Amino acid sequence: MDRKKERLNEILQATITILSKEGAENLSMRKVAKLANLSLSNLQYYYRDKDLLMIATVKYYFESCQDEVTDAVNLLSAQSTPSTEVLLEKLLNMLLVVGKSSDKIMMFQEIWTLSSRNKELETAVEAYYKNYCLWLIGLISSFSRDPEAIVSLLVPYAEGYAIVSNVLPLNKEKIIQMMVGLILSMEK
Amino acid sequence: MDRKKERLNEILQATITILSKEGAENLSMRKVAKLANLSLSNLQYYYRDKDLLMIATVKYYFESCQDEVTDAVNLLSAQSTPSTEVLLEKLLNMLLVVGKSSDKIMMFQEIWTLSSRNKELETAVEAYYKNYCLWLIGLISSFSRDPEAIVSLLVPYAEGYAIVSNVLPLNKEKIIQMMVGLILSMEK
DNA sequence: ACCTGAACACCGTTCAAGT
DNA sequence: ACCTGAACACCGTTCAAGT
Repeated sequence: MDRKKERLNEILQATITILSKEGAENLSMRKVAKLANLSLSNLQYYYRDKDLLMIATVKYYFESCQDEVTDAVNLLSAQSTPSTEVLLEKLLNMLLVVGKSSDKIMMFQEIWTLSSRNKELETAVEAYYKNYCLWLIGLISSFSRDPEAIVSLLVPYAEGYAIVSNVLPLNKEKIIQMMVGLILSMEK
Repeated sequence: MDRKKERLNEILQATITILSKEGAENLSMRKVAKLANLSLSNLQYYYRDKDLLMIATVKYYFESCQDEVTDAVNLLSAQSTPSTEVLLEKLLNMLLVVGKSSDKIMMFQEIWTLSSRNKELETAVEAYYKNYCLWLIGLISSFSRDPEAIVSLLVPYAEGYAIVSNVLPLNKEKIIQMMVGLILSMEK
């Protein structure tokens, strides 16, 4: 039974590797099988078809992302409680990732697209984001009266920023400045 | 030569139809050829490979989107110049589209993902968004001192909203209220 | 329960050939 | 310039069979 868990992990890791390097379009059951050292048919014994493999992979991937968010949030709150302004700046610097720079953004891109065609994936993606919002609300409630409004501003903004950051008239520094100003103005 | 233009349009329309209904993952050269009434090899005469077909399709699709944006903006500015607040509300209602509701969002989703793997598509996407930002700056400059800041806020927000709208703690109405308040506060 | 290999219909791309 | 059809390697899925 431990061996089986290992096998499954190997398969999901192999899938993530191919997905982030080559995209969903170039991912095949045969490639995954090869990278994970199984025969095609044996891979299909564990995951009956490609859809099921994708669903399992996305869930597995999200779990690791959850851990990362938790760590980052803990790191932020652990720091010797700076001013609200400094904390907001750090948070924004964390959230506003320039698109295409990281494997992570590539993975999310692939996952979004896949989820728009698959109901079960869509549910998994929504569950992840809802949890992510809750984390943020918890963090922000330490300094704000209306964390839900701030989260409703920050989360979509960060997602969109990853996509269109390189066409915006303002650079990242100025944008963070603006966003901090806006959020602080909400508290009055 | 007119006949050729027609042929190309048929091909690109067929590609858009399949792309928005079934996704890039289920789009094949053979399906496009069938829907556009050509043989596979003849389709490949017009578009040597799938990549070139996708690039041409995205450019063609963006042109029609440009026209739509232009029309919408004209419609907004034509209306008997209301207060800044009302105009902002209308603009936000236009920009904040709930994800998965429209073929358009599905198309953009597919295009984003494809463009992250293809340099030429990426360039086309950037050109489209840059132009889109310019339109918005033009519109917003009629009532704001700092249209570039507002565009840098609105454009990413609208893109991200299409993705995560259904997990946000605030509903659309409250979000629009919040965004209008924020933008108005920028003018002081 | 875990694993194999052959077979099927489909895919993108190449190529030699026709008009 | 426009179009055809065969061939190639690859794909997801099914299935009958082994341990």
